[in-house]
Amino acid sequence: MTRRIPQARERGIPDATVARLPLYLRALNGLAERGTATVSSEDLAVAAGVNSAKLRKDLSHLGSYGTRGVGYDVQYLIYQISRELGLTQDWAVAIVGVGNLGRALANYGGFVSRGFRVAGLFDADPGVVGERIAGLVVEHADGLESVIRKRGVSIVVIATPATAAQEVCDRVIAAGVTSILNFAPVVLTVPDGVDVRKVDLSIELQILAFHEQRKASGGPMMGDEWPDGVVVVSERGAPLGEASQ
Amino acid sequence: MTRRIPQARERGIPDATVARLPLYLRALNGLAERGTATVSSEDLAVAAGVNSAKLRKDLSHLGSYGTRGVGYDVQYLIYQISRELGLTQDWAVAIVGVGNLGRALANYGGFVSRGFRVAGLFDADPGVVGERIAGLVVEHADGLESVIRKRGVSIVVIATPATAAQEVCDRVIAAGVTSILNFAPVVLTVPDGVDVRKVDLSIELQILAFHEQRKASGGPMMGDEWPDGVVVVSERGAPLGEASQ
DNA sequence: GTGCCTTTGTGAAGCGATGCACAAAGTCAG
DNA sequence: CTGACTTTGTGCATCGCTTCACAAAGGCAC
Repeated sequence: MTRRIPQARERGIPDATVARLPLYLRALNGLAERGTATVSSEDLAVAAGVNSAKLRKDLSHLGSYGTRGVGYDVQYLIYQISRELGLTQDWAVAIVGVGNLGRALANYGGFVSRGFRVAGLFDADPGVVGERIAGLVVEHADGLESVIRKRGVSIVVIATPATAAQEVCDRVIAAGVTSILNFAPVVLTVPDGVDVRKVDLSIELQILAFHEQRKASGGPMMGDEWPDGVVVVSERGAPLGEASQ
Repeated sequence: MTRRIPQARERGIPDATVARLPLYLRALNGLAERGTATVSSEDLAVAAGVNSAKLRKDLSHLGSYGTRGVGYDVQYLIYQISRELGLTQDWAVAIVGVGNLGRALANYGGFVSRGFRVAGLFDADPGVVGERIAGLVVEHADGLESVIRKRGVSIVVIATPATAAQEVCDRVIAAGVTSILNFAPVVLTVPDGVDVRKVDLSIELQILAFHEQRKASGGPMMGDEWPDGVVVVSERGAPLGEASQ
């Protein structure tokens, strides 16, 4: 008989909590740099911009790492959160699509220091293939599958035009990838078990515009009628920086 | 006595709904391009990657724009959502910080076609000031306030290193800006009435790493002990592309 | 005009996240 | 060792969003 050891950190951390852990980690790193040894939930919450009760509840999902009357040991908590997020190991990342955005991503220094390593750059344009960016040579997208397998890539960043995104997505999934960060302005269709996160500048701006309009005028123009001469410009999809070069 | 006319579109659209409207808009534009005249909530929901009941409830917050038994008129719905999001007017956007990311953003073609117009590029580095990017000359950050006022900038994109972000934020708010899109990896402190939206590559990757780890091994290594030789690398904050040049 | 068929708009239940408030647990001074 | 003080961890009420399920509304064929 196998006795089940009831772990403090029972499986199933809420998504909302997971999304905030990187925030806490960043705040903790800032504190560590300034030499702070321990921090209360209240202070850490302020630094991370959240409610202190929420922070404590979030951390309680990882385990009981605080000391009552004192707070949390900064270094220890950094380690525990890093471990929970999987940052104590190395993740090989491939970037597909080397337009303006792909280049910016490839040059992103924050990658390396966080357990993420750019293991490949890919593009379908022969004019770009062979170019050297951030120490890597851009490879042709044909080799995607074999390189993913060979170099153990587990996270793929899609920075292609919208038209190519789904195909790239399908191919990398077929090659075994189950984590995708998508910058192309399309809704990717993926099988169960594959995680897709989306970053979309256009959507963020539109959300801001909505609120800005509310603040400025108390809402959009009243009345539901069509004004004359309305022309709705269609959105041709290319992510950040691919469109206008 | 002023009779209150009960508008179908009563103030207060849920945030979750607002965040999805751009998605619907994109799907509708795709349909319009293919010449589709009307669409059912079911079909549109599939195209946008959401549940059809959710879509109907979202749209019902804008008004009663569907026809039972038929669906929604594509063009009409495009117009209504655009109006609600404030895309029927022109928004002047300033980009502060012209590193790799700032350049990619400036070159982003999707801006113009959606009612967003880049009205200024700013940087504190004299080596960058004067450079011509996407048809605009980079201006020195000293002129931020006056340019914001003069050109009626209402949305500011912060793409500076983390260390400069809060100062830029304070200054543009003082100049009257109330909508900010922040790419710097810091929690910005702003007064009430100011909207900040955050885009953070590093956080997205960390969330993916968390799920990837779960899928791969059933969780982080068991046990809570500190392994020997743990070195936690601190995160020096620079957004996308500023760090490594 | 009548009746069938499709699809919307929404009441209501369900679910997860938030934030308050406090008991439990630990520190520290004397 | 004792007692005052600090701060965590969490039960609980609440809130907002999601999803189901269906009555109401409109189109269309005959």
